[in-house]
Amino acid sequence: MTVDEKRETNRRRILEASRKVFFEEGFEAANLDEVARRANVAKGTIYRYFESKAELYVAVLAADADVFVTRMRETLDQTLPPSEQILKTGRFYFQHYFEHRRYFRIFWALENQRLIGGLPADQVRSVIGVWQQCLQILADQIERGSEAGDFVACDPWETANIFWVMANGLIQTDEYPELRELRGRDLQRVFNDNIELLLRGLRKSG
Amino acid sequence: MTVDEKRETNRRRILEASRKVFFEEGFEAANLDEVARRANVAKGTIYRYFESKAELYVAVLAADADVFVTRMRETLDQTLPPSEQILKTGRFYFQHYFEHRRYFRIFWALENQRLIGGLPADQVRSVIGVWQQCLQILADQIERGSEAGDFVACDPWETANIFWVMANGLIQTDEYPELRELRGRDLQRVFNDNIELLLRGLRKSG
Amino acid sequence: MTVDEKRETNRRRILEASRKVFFEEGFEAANLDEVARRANVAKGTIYRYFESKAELYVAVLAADADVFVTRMRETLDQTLPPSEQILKTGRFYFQHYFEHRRYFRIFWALENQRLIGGLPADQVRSVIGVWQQCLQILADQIERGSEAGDFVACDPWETANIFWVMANGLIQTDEYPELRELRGRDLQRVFNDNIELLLRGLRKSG
Amino acid sequence: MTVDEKRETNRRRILEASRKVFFEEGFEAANLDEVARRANVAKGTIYRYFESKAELYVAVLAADADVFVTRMRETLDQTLPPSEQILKTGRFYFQHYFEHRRYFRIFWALENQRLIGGLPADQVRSVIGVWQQCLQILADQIERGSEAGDFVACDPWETANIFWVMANGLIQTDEYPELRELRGRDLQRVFNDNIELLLRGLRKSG
DNA sequence: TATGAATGAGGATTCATTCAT
DNA sequence: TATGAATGAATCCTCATTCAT
Repeated sequence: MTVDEKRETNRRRILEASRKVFFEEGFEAANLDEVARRANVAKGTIYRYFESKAELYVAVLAADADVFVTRMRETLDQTLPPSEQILKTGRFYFQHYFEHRRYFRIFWALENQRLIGGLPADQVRSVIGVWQQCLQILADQIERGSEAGDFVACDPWETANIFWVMANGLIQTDEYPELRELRGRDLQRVFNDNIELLLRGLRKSG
Repeated sequence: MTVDEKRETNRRRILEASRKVFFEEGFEAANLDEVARRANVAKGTIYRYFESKAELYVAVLAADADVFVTRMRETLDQTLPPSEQILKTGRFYFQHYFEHRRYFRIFWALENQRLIGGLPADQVRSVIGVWQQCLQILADQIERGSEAGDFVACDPWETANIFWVMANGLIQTDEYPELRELRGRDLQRVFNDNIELLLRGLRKSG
Repeated sequence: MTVDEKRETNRRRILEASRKVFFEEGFEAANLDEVARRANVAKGTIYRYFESKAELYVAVLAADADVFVTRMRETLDQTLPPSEQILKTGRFYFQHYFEHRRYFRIFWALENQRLIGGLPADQVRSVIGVWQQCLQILADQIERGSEAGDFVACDPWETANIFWVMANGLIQTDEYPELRELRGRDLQRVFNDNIELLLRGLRKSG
Repeated sequence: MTVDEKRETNRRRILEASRKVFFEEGFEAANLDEVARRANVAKGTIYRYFESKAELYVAVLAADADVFVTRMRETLDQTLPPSEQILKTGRFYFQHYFEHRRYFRIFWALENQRLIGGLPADQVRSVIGVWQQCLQILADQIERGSEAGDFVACDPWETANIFWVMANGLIQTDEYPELRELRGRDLQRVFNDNIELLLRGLRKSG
């Protein structure tokens, strides 16, 4: 293994381990000793790859972003009617959540103001950029639907936000047993019904 | 001022101060020294009112809950058609958020499993109970609409969850400047359009 | 109840309660909140009777001292042969320990140098005084035995110390389950055998 | 100095420092800041060697135990008559106390139930084990004396306890100036006279 | 005199970060 | 470059003592 490969391996192992730890404990409670242990590297080694705990956190958030956006874009099929396209994208999103549950927190993990405030702006921007691209994909479909006369006239970007917020909000509640119990319905079903409901609202009636 | 009044004042001051600190820092990062400083009491005094940081946190979450539910219930007017009723409740919710922005986190603050795990179950339940009551209010209206033939047949509780998740999801994104900027639309407008969109989806067309 | 009687009652209640707490927890770990609770007085009230935790501690130690010495002196019967007298006193000591187990710690509780260093000398002396009087009672009997020709010539005070240390040492080990188990013998029996052994050593043979 | 040597040095320094502090202050009052200061390490370093204050305490207690038992066993000389052997062991014990005065508290330091309750049973047992081995050495000699017809018939283990309690009781009183003054005799002399007295009690007369 | 609310110093423990090897 | 030992600042919580009522 070349030196560069070794570095890449280490970096990935640290990212992987810290993603799990950050996910399980939250930023503050996460412990770099634990990260080092799980990554099978020495604690000091972490600092040869990431400047600080905060930077590591953002790196975790950003790491799968490109992959995710690429995959989401791959769901696009301009031959599909917009509402079917939106359903398809929604299904991808939901399935991706189920398969990568613990890597998913990245989409609502920008909560620690203090943390972000102390980070280089470009790192923050790279995380925000993922949201933006996802929203744009949705907005484009909605706009296409409006132009095709399938959907009522609307602000596509605003409407994309609505879809996005709803999907993430539902998924988020699924993370907490108490809220899951409160919902008392199968997440997949609610997710689908929700998209249907929004689409029915969007479609021109008659 | 009587002793009881003094105690009440202190309790409120501590709750007030800790709400701000918890809000700004999150549970883990919140610092009880800071709470004491802002509440103008000694650190030890906090412990005369709350057993631990965690209990204080839940107290913050629960403090306005009853008031909130009561007010939300006061928006009910059985003479209004269901969809107008839902709009009215939605407006109340949004306005309440604007006026009590920082007391609002209670609705999405059940996140720390470790924290919750260490608390008396009845305290956790009292927080969950607020959600439940709010959802029930919504579900009742939706059911009324379905029975009246205004709305399509649906699972009222599930649909209430959708409204709820949407409202909270939108509000939540408003807390982060980066996400606010990403949205790029006035929150009130998106909120209203969102409810309209859902109602349009719910209503029987034709 | 007169004011003075009330004061006396309170004082006794506080002493009683703190004795238990000091006994169960040790000086450092003892908690005056607990003392106040058990004594059914307010915490502040303790300070109207005792200047500080340390003074309270010494007061506990000294409180039964006079009673104890008086009782021990009452075991004296100059018509008994010295060795029987010593046996009788030993039995009293042992029985008193069994009946007042938790008030007994006073005899080996002068351990906290720092505590004692910070106390008025006369209080310390009053505790020491109890030991002294007890030792003197023993020494007198031993001297009587020597003068009567029953015992070998010896330094009575030194020998009294030996009896004393033995009795207290045995009793002390009984306070700790681990040491009790290690001993593996009935305390009363060891206590008696011990005194017999010492007396046999003291007695002129032949 | 190798890393392992460094670690060993540090460990010893921490043990040394904490022994002094525990000895001077007692478990509760002992302060780990003070320990760190005296050991010339950072406070956090202590926790790299010992899990908690309580574990450190037990480590202090146990540290010299093996050495001590080994040395005590080295005093054994089966060619000596039992009573001389006991005298010799007694002298060793006394001398060892004088030379290692502050490492000696281990023999009567099992006092804090609360502390012990919170410790791994095997650690507690290792401390108890030292007592047991010491007692066994004594008991063996006493049994030998009984079998040789030098001593009266007795329960060797019980008698060993008597010797042991006496020696420790005497030494213990020497730690407190007030009790030393009360005794008013040279400890060494009392110690020797004490053993003689017990041996005289044990020996078959005539 | 009795109360008990308030105080705030004190101390054990954690853990991100540094740095000598 | 990788290590992991050492660091020490940070923070929750306790509790003896004070003092206004």
